[in-house]
Amino acid sequence: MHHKEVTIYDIARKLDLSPSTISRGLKNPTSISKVTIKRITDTAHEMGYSSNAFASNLRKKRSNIIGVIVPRLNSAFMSQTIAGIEKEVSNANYNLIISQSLESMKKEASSAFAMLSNRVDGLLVSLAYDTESIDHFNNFIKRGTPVIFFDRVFENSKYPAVHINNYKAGYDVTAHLITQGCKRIVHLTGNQLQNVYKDRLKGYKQALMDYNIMFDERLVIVNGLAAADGIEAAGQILRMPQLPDGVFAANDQCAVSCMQVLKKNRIRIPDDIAFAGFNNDPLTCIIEPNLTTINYKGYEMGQVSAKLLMNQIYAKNIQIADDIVLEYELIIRESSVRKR
Amino acid sequence: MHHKEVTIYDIARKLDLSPSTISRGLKNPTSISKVTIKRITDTAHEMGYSSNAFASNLRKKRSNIIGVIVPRLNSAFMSQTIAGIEKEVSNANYNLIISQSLESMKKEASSAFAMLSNRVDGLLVSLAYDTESIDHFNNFIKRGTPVIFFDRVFENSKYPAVHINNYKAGYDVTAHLITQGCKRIVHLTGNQLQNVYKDRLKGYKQALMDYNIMFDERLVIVNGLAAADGIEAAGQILRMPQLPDGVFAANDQCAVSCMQVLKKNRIRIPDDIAFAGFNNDPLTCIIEPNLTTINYKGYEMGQVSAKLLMNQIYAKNIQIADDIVLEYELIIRESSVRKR
DNA sequence: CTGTTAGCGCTTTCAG
DNA sequence: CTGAAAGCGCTAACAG
Repeated sequence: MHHKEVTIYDIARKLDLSPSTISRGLKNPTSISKVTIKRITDTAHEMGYSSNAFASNLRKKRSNIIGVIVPRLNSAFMSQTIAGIEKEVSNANYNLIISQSLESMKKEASSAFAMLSNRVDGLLVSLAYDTESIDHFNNFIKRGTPVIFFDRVFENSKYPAVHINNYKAGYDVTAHLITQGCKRIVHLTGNQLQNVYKDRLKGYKQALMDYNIMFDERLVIVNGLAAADGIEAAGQILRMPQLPDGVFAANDQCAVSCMQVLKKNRIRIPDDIAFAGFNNDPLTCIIEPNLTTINYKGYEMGQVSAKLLMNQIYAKNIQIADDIVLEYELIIRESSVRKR
Repeated sequence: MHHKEVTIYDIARKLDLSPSTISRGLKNPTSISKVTIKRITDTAHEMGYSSNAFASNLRKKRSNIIGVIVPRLNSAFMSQTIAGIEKEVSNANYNLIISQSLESMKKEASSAFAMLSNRVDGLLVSLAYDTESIDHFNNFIKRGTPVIFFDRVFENSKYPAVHINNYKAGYDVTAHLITQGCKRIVHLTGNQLQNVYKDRLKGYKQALMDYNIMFDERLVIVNGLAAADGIEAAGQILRMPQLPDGVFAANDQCAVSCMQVLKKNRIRIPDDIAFAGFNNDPLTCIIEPNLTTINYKGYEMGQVSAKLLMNQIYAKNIQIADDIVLEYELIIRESSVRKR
């Protein structure tokens, strides 16, 4: 039961016009008489015509498709970002091909390969957990297809990137905890291959230094930052010979699950241990006490990245664009505010 | 700087073979000598060849692309679903085009149009808030492209659907609240155009009836089910001449924000008012007391829908497939458990 | 196991 | 304002 395609030739025959006229009438309504246009669109509609994007793309050598590769689709932050991207992209009449690397560089590379075959007009990437080389994007550059990183970016790459100043944010959070009286601050963080976690740690260290607090390596806990890791970290904290008086977690999920365990163990927050997270996940306003965090504007990051990409596509040649550094916001809530 | 495409012709010339041999060597390594295959793939690689999906698709009349249209990308449930879909689809070597209707039927239709032009091999749809007709999918049927609804489905349509039994789930939740001693149960629900909310309400009503509780229209609050709506609903509840002793919200987000306001107003949960939500959002385990809810397996729903779709694609003709009804699970937590 | 050939449906010069 | 003709890159008969 192969459906017979209705093509512009069919319309042309019916209207006794040439295919080129039909093509113009459908896509480029200048330099065609109003009357003809009307006849064409009407007939197209009534014949059930649907333009074939492959044929058009093949001929035009562009796809109107933007590719997106992210580590995971099912995180609060990423779904915000994707929503922002989709909004911008669809406004500009582009389509979106999305795939997730599941935190594996290998799958990231194979997704990139698929995107290349689909001749995306541009690519938006947030890197996988274990990505240590970005050679799998070289082919895009070779063909002149812009690639932009966002959030999880690659350091010193020639690709433009959209991100926040994680160093400064890490600094701000730590300094805030210190001014609340914390002296022994645990830092829960993730894979140090990734700029986002590495920079936050740097900021943490610098703040300690500026406030004359000795950096203690044993207070840095590196894990996967998932809910389960937060629970595990709570155990580690409880077993410490001397309890810390503050925790700065590199994401909210982990902070929240850690807090829950500590609370069950009669640790008072913020009095015994003050807490701060990162991302402004909806969870932060549910947990009691509400969690101090960094408002990381995912939706906006998506929009900004998409806009930048489309500018590059429009410019037709890859700009050595500067990185875009987005604003963030330290949101101070009860989990870190101590009465003096 | 137009990059010159490397085509199979270029490879053919270099290797003194025919284009068809190259094509076969690259895609269909049967009936080609091992040696030739190796030469072909090596040369392709070294010349920086990337197969052109448009050309291939145009010729083959299939795209290896699955389209997905959902109301919003940025919800915990949807991001789970999408992740499940992506997983299955990419396992089967399909690509994913995604767009969001932003709860508007108009945008849903225009997305469908774009998907049609891109000749997706199949379409997965969760309907927008105000979708009251699904004629915009007719063209897919006409061309023999399978369309499957999930979660927010259209009643009595000829399209197969993947969903849970919302009626029964609504019934179970309500019955549970009743057995905990609730007699005046508020139901927070959404647009009654949508099967998911309509059916949950039906289940609620039936449970009341079965337990000889009079249905009271004033206890049904219809709103957008967002966090803000939960806050608003809490206000309405507090202003009721007689306080209810139970709340069944059709989603967790709304339940949680409603609970928060009530708690601030010194309502004890579950003793004054018992609570139940819907979806098993991560929030449910953070709010205190933890929220009783229906575990709605988004990831699994995505996987199942994708598999069903790919089966239909594979079968090459649209099956009058039966709907798939997924299991759900009533998760009873403290918010609804009263000590006797 | 390999080659020849035709054509998928569209756009875009170029020429009226 | 409209038409003729060529070709984007690939695959699938068909023929050896």
